[in-house]
Amino acid sequence: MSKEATMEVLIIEDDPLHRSYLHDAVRAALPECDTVLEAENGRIGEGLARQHRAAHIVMDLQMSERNGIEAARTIWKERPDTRILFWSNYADEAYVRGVSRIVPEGAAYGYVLKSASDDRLKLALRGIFMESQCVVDREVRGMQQKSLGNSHGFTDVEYEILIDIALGLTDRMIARRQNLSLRSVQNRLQQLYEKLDVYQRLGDDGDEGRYNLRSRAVSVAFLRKLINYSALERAEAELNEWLGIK
Amino acid sequence: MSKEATMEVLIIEDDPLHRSYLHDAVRAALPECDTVLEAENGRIGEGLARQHRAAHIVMDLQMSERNGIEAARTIWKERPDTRILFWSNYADEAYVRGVSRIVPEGAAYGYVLKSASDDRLKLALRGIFMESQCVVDREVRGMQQKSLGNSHGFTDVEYEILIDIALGLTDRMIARRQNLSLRSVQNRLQQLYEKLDVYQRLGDDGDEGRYNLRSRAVSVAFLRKLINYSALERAEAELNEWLGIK
DNA sequence: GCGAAATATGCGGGATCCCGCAAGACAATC
DNA sequence: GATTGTCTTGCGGGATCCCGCATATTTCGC
Repeated sequence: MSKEATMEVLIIEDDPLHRSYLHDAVRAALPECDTVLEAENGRIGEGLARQHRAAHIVMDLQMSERNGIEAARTIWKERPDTRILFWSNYADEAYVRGVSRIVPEGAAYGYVLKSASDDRLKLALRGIFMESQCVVDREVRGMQQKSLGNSHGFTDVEYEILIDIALGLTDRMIARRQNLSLRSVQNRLQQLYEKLDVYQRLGDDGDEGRYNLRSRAVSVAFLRKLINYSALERAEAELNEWLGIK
Repeated sequence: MSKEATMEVLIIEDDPLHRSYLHDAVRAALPECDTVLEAENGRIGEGLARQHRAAHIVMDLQMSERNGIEAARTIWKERPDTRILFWSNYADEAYVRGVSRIVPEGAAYGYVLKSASDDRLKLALRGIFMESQCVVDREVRGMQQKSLGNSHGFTDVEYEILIDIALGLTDRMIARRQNLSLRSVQNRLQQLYEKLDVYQRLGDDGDEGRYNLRSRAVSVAFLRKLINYSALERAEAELNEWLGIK
């Protein structure tokens, strides 16, 4: 084994076409890479990462068997210095937030959209794997700021309660889960409704367009991509875990 | 123009890789096809279909600008004999049901998963475009039967009320929309809760796992892929239209 | 330390939701 | 026609949700 330039890259990606495209891109961008592993979903990817002690991973977020965020979380839990490039179709706030929540202190990672050019992808590959940089696409970055800066975005508490009502919990249950009084939960809910611009227009004549605030909030959160299927899936798993512990 | 074998195929697909793969597949499967048009989202696809009077279309369902079901609906509304092959990643009940709802009487169409083999895709292309057959993948077919046969599936009324609570409407509003009494709406809701296996387990000790049935129903419907983002998006559009008319 | 602002909690009432009970409407079957 | 089954509607009550008002607690800047 020559001391210079030996490197292994693991690709975790649902779609065969995208997988082979990624494979080519990795080969082209990283001549020092001598082996490329491929996994077709998160579960298999986790296994391969563990088995090969993979240090360089590029993965999709939206996968059927086990989505990218779950896989990344367990991988990072075992080896926090793993470098991961997320290569996704979308910059939904749910994804961006999900990633931000799990990236370990000081880890090198990236978030590049599939719609990005070849060059952007290759630059990101080199930046993260060779230079330990963090490379985040502009579109994603914009979402991140809107998400964290609470100008128009949502604080973590608001987000958590949003998840809880999306899961269908009662106020009382949420209170217990978040260690709050019932009234506080309701307070936060109102806060949330306001930010989501959800309100019952009890029209002057008494029966204008009228929503169930709780359900409506979940609805617009979905439409605004604040939450999506995979976020819900993860939240459901966490809830069940908590219910088990309790 | 020779009287034999002149044919135009329109491809509507988000992803460049998939688009070019489709292009190749069409060329290979249909030598009688002399022109292939490409559109990168539903909106553009609709325009091209209208402009070229496209009779043969293959399209993705999940697209950003305007999803496949919406596009297909307007296309079929203008020319119901258009032959459309849906080529999708998923067989979510929401998609399958959405397609079944819009396919015109006696139209030739197909539903093939992206995970299918080259041969399956090519067979479907020839079957639909040349032989006017309906070609539906086995996995999708299974979903369709489960959906229509009410063994474990949902009737249309149940599905409609599910959509309505997913949109966040109140009982009263739903009643008005469906032309029902308030009590009937609540009846159907209970029917829905039962089928979704959603119930408040007011545990023996009084405070066991407890859900808000309405929100929880939406939640599990999402997790079971009875509804998904694009279904919600469509429903929201229809709701706004109705609100405008009213 | 000390106000100010944000957040958490309690109380209470009106609206909505969940649902058992029962009576009428309609269709299908015998 | 009688019966059975499904669907609809009304009534009523208990639980939950939505939210205004008031008080405590925490957080932050100075």
